[in-house]
Amino acid sequence: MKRVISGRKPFRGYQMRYSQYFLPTLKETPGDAEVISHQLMARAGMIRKVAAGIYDYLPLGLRVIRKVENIIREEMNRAGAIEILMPAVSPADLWQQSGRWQEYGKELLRLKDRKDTEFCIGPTHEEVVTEIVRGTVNSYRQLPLNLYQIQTKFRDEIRPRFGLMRGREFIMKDAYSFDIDDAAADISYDRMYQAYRRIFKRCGLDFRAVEADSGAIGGSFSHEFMVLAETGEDAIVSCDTCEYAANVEKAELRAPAGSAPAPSQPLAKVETPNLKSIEDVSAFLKEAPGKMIKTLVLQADNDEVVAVLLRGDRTLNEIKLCNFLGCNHLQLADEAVVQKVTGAPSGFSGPIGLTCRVLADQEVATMSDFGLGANEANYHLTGANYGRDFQVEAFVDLRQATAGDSCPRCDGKLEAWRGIEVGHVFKLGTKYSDSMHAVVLDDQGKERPLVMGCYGIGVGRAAAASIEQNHDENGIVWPMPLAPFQVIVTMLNPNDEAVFAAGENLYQELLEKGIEVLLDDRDERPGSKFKDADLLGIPLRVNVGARGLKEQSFELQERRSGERIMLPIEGAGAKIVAQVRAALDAG
RNA sequence: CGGGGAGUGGCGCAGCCUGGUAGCGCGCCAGUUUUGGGAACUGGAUGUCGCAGGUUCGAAUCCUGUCUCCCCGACCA
Repeated sequence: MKRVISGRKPFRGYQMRYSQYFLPTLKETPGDAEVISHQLMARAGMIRKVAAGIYDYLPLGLRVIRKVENIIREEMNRAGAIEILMPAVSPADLWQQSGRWQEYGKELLRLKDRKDTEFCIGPTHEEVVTEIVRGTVNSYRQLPLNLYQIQTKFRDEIRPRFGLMRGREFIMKDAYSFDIDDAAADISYDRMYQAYRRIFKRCGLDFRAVEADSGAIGGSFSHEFMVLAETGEDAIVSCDTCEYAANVEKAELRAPAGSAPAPSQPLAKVETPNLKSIEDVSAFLKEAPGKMIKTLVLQADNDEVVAVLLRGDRTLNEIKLCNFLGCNHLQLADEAVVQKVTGAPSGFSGPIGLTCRVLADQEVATMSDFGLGANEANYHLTGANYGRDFQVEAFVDLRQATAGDSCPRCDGKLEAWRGIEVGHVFKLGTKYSDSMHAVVLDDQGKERPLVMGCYGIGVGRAAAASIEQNHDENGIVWPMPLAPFQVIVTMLNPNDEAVFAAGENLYQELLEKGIEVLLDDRDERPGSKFKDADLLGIPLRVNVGARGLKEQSFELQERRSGERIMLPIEGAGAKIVAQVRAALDAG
């Protein structure tokens, strides 16, 4: 029966036999895959690239996506959210009402229908959901309401990369809450926050919920859910003693205690030929970068020019500066502007004699006798002191937090991590309900704008993040809750009748017991099958071979530990089921 | 969008400088021998060399244009 009859194999029911499944694995890593999750997803036959940032989900990939979706769905439902499905394409008209047709820029993929009416492919659905609610909810009695969907989004990213981690087309769960007032909205927000914690915990992810910058949208609050991984694109800090955690974009820093020691050195000019960076200058002066001040000249989007003083070894947090200045974007000033403001080429800027606003990071107030640029080509100054030698407009928290800084909430120290943003909860306020006139009557019969929140999870990104955290040199190591299959039954030699029969029996038994099992019935050498099984990352593998059968046993191998035990055929099914259940409950 | 690189069989690449038969490894198909960590041998199939134009007796190779993809910087789930 293993023979092919007229080019077609006999149909055998369930398509979970490897020989008949669609699972194209790759021995070699595709050249365009940078990060490990992308490489392994491609090699394991989970995804295939169709265009930049656009992927096919092959069966194995889809199974993982569905696992993530179902966990999300269960927890959203449990938290009282209600699933809907909005269209992928939405009319320009709605986006014009909110003002985002203009604001969104090139990331919004716009298109026209045959009548030349403008549409976009939804990158997010605040407008559409607000339109639903404003047309159907008129009374505070219908609140609170939380609607969510799991749907394909499109954002025409400038630079898609890292496979599913940052695609242009991607699957996202987005939820939107509607409440009568701020206090009620806070409750909705907190409910989502808790649901998110459960979701990522159940996915087996090591994550941190961090405070995030709420951006230009409004003064409300926001948390990001960050999966800890070296390859993460975000930098976050968390306190080693309290619960505080934040994106470095957001992380506040307390003003350091103490004031600057009294000046002890005179201001002196030193020739620093062609030395422009803090590194070069401090090496030349034999002075630590932390004893220097760097002066950054920046240009805001309103063309205002401002100079910022930072300790030499610190990094400017542009978002803090933007928030202080009330602008949206900043960039380093170009050479002409630097020349005009400082009277010298860039690389020699200092605060003395500047013709623009000068701000300083609060830390600068505790420093004395430092080095800085002389505003003259090829010269720096040493022994500079605030007050005596120059003034600034204000001391502000402007630098980026880093490992070792003091926690802004307690006496602990901050630790630094890299994170992958897999979820974001956001209190929106009334931005959309105001602009789109989504109102209800309160118990006084008075019209009130709905207070909204929005809550996103990147489904594919969560799957990719899981691989970033769970892999070894042989491939993926799925946590049980996300595994595309829970068990793989490997027939070492399917041409051996006893092996085939025993494998087949176990496969059927596990299927009947509700286990997601893949039967590797391919006529391949054992080595290839082991390599594939490791690559796919299926948590439990049962080796069915002649050697074991002699002892009336299978061999059970755990993917993560590699540990192998002999499993008597009698009762093997039940033992495997128990192990799968235990692993699911643990997550 | 700025800067850098690349498009040659399903995948990974060589060939290009110096124009003349399109090649290697993996994979695929057939057969034989194999069968507990990516088997060996034999035989076979598969390419508009990204696309368009130009130079030339002749272009994967030289020239022009164009598209796509990748990497480094500003956005986000």
